[in-house]
Amino acid sequence: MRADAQRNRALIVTAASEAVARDGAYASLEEIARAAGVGSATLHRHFPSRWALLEAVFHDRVEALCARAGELSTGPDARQALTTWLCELAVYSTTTRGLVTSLLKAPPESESCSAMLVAAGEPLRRRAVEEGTVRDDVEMIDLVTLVKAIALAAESTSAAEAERLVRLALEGISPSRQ
Amino acid sequence: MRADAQRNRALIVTAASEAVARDGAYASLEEIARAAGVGSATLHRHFPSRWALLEAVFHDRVEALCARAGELSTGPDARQALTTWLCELAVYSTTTRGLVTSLLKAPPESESCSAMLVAAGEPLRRRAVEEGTVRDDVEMIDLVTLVKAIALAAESTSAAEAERLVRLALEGISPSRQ
DNA sequence: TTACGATATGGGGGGACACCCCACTTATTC
DNA sequence: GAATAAGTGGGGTGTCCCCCCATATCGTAA
Repeated sequence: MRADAQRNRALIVTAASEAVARDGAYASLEEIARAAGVGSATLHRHFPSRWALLEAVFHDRVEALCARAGELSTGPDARQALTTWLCELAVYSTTTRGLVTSLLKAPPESESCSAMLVAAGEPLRRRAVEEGTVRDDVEMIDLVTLVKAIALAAESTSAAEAERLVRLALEGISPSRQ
Repeated sequence: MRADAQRNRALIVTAASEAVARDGAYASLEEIARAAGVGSATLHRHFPSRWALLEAVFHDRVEALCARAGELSTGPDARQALTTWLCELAVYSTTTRGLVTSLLKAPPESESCSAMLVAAGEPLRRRAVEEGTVRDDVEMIDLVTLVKAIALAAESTSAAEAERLVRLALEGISPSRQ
């Protein structure tokens, strides 16, 4: 890729990052192009769709979340580690404007960010299943979907509320065993 | 209200119902107005916002769901009744295009449809808590929010998937007691 | 039945948006 | 430094939401 194209791409992603943080996942693409100092055609050439742009915006942060799963996979309590990671995912998703929307509303063929999260969480799930504290018919993609769904529903309320709902969903609504 | 205004209102709601079923909650308002045979200004006078229109479109169906909660509240197994109703809510929300979006994305001040659902489900929850099969710190609004969230996440997949996730969230991820 | 005031209507315009075409500019390579 | 391939952005098109206001229609009281 030519040097100027690379530079413009970076400018666009930076501008998009700010715009999405301010206005959410449906921020105006033209405004992003203006802020980046490029024409709207350039933006559309680099990113054929809004989701392609959002994926570039959030790629690094999703990678950080995946790394966090790696850190948590060495503790003693596997169930605890899984719960912690899912809650952190929920809180982070709720407080980072546009992230959940871009994860959930992206067209199914390009779910690379979601796929990364599922792959990163899988070791946590497997350890917990082996430990016997998580049902073996629970798939990682179910858990990530649940968390994304809750984060989206709670995006307008608070992160604490999102965490509450995630814990509720993980524990179920039955009274705890005596 | 004048008779012609009433007639136009009904025409708009009917056209909107069809358009939303076909194109989702963000169907073009102008197209709805065209299909109804009225000017776009008339549509906007009757329904100042998209959400006001969607509320009118889904009002009857939400009422039907609430009535269903009433039916279920007389069976012997309260926990089962609650689970059944929430699953039906999830399936119906998933298969009725635009319903979940209109429930979740509507501005918080006009949550009348959501409020109806919470109020309708509350007796089911209370019976199950009294029966001892549901934790007493679980609020109905949490359950409805969970179901709405799952339905939104599963809107693009299948209703069966939505039901699976609802059951998973209600039961939790722990292995069942022996 | 008629006439009048209140109400409802919709065409047309403004502003914003996503997306695309194409003449022009720029970086790279030899 | 010239050739060439790649990149660029201004401007055009079609769509959208929303609003203004002259006109048409309704309901009612005489």
